[in-house]
Amino acid sequence: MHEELKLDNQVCFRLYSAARLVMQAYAPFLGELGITYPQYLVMMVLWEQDEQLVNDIAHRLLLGTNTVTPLLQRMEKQGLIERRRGEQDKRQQIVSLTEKGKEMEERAYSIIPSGMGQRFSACPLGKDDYKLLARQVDEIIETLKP
Amino acid sequence: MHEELKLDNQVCFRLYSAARLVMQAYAPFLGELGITYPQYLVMMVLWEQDEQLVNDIAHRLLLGTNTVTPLLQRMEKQGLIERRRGEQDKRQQIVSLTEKGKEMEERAYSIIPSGMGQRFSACPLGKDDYKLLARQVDEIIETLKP
DNA sequence: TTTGATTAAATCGCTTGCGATATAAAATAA
DNA sequence: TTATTTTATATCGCAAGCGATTTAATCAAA
Repeated sequence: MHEELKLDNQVCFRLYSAARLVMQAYAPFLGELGITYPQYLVMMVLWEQDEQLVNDIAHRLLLGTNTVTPLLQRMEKQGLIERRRGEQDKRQQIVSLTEKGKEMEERAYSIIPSGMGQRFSACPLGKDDYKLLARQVDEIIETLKP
Repeated sequence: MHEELKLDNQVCFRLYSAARLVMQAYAPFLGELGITYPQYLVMMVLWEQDEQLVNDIAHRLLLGTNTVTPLLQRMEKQGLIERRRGEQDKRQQIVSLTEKGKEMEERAYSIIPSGMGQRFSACPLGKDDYKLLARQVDEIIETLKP
């Protein structure tokens, strides 16, 4: 049995599991808002800066347009965003928040941070731990970013 | 703009991105073996201990049987594993490696660790960093594990 | 022993994620 | 200008993930 092939020695399996579990922890709160975690990511991108191109959003989330386009289509159907073609460059889709989408920010703010705080209250990691963790994971992301 | 809703302050987004990027980094090497990353996880579970139930595998990977069953069905079609009903308890499916599945371990050992080592050579994290990272991510997993 | 609850897997429907390809507009070259 | 290449999105097909439900076997209780 090769040590390198043991599940317990895999950083990737940890990241994969943790990412799924945190998304699952978000689910009930996002459910109140009627959105999924990837949709929440898109909303955060647009709350930071409204009116962005599909490519901008995809780049920010390290996703491809082949993932983001259908995501945006579903969000448009739900009335959270609108898309319109660029005027100078008709290839571009300009994605913007609807009123419903803008209003969701306050609701998200009142639900998510406190809810997730509760959920993480049992976690022994402190603020500095999270900062360090963030820096280290950022190194991995930077190393592998396309 | 609420600080708590900024993408850059989200540990979860980091984990989510890092997990996807590491899986993408695995892809070309796993492609040589003809398997995907989740299939690789199942193989690692079975290389550690052959003859396990669907539930055991699902539990080890923190997945549900609704995810694992179709995964195993695809792997069975590829001839990597076999499934047979338990003799005492006919509800159980006993999952075991085929010869092809067993032989893949050596090939994986010769391809994956070196290949991923290359891929990570540009990452400034050292062994101790990975250990610490692993411990911290484990805390998150333990906190949220169902 | 018959009934009701529990358990192990499987199935269904839907959203993601992604490689590969297509489409159409814009930019560049000839 | 016409042809070629590049760019921005979109589409397609398939593998995951997962909540909800189903099926079938086992267990527990009456």
